[in-house]
Amino acid sequence: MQQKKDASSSSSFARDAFAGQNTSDRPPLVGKEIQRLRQEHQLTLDELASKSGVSKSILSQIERDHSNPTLSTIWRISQALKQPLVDMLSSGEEKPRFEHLKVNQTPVVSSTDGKFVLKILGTLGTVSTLQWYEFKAEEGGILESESHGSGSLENLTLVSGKLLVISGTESRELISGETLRFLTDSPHRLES
Amino acid sequence: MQQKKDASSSSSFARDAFAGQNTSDRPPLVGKEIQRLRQEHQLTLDELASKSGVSKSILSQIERDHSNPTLSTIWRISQALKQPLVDMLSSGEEKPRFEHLKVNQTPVVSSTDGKFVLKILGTLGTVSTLQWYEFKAEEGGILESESHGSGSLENLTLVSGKLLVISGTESRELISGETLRFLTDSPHRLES
DNA sequence: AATTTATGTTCAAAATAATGAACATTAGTT
DNA sequence: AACTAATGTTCATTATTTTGAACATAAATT
Repeated sequence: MQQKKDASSSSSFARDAFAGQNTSDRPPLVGKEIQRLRQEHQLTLDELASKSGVSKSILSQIERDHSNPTLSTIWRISQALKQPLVDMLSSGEEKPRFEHLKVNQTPVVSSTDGKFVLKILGTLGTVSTLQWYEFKAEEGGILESESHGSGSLENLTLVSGKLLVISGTESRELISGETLRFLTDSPHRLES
Repeated sequence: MQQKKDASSSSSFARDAFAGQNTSDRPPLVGKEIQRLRQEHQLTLDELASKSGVSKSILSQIERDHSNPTLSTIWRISQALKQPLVDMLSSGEEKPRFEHLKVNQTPVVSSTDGKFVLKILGTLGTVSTLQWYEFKAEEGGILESESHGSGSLENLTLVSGKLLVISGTESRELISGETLRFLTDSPHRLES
């Protein structure tokens, strides 16, 4: 009684070090994951139905991927199961057990004055667009960055030394061992 | 420093230092984000419609949050815009510009034999369930971990020394500067 | 200004997701 | 085994999403 439509072909994403991005050509199948979570919570279809406000008949169909749920339906289910919505969508993809990035495959970026060295350690393609870096700075080194796009943010852990982080009109001084999360949707700079 | 990132879809979600999780009480509004992405790609509704296979009329409605899109519809749009599906759903939440985690707020976990020290540096609650750690190990230290739940994986960057990672029936030997991503949906161990 | 072109919105019809009730199946009890 | 209770699936109906075409509006050209 229902049809799954194929998506038109689109593609070509930058292949990065960890090219583990979702490359499947159809929408994620959430059924198994929802069923697993429901059973983990020891809920029956009736119970989940009353908790989530979604009828048990459609729950049954969604779990068997016989229906193509609406955003609000998925959201209500995720709420009832106390599960972040995005996690339910990004699960169920095949992953290799190991992905090993060798030393010589690690890209290195240097600042113009040479006082900053930044290594792109890897990217996390499974859940979202996410990269992590190691950088080292000499005393007095300044790293200026453009905006990384709307909604982007940086999570910076300082292993040793001191660092001043400026984003927008605000700034913070970090000492060794501290972690700072800050928006990078506008130009920002690091001063060592 | 050795840094480890762990993307997990396990069900527990202790409120942590960076408690920035989605706590809103209604499904995410994807309209603005989709419109922003479309315009960023310099596409008209017609163009996005033909790229994605979704009719332009419903695109218009979704962008203004006048419709409650189907999972497959959102997915086809995300494909056309080359945007990970989950990013489109988790955007649109207000974020503070800075979140500063001080040294003395950093939880530390030690292994039973004291040869491993693991610091929970922070968690990324914005996109998914994600935490990152620093750990240090003496020669001969062994860290045994239980499964972190289905779908969880660990991203480990070795800053110095050598490390043997065992997950399931496979294992990998890491040297300084290398990064390894591996599944942690079953018991695993690190040997220094 | 008038005309064309491009872009976004609304409309009626078709497709399908969601509902509540009936049905089927399994598990537990007498 | 028969009966009952619990759980999951299918059915008919309703509500809503999605579509393609018509309409409206803004931008560009003559």
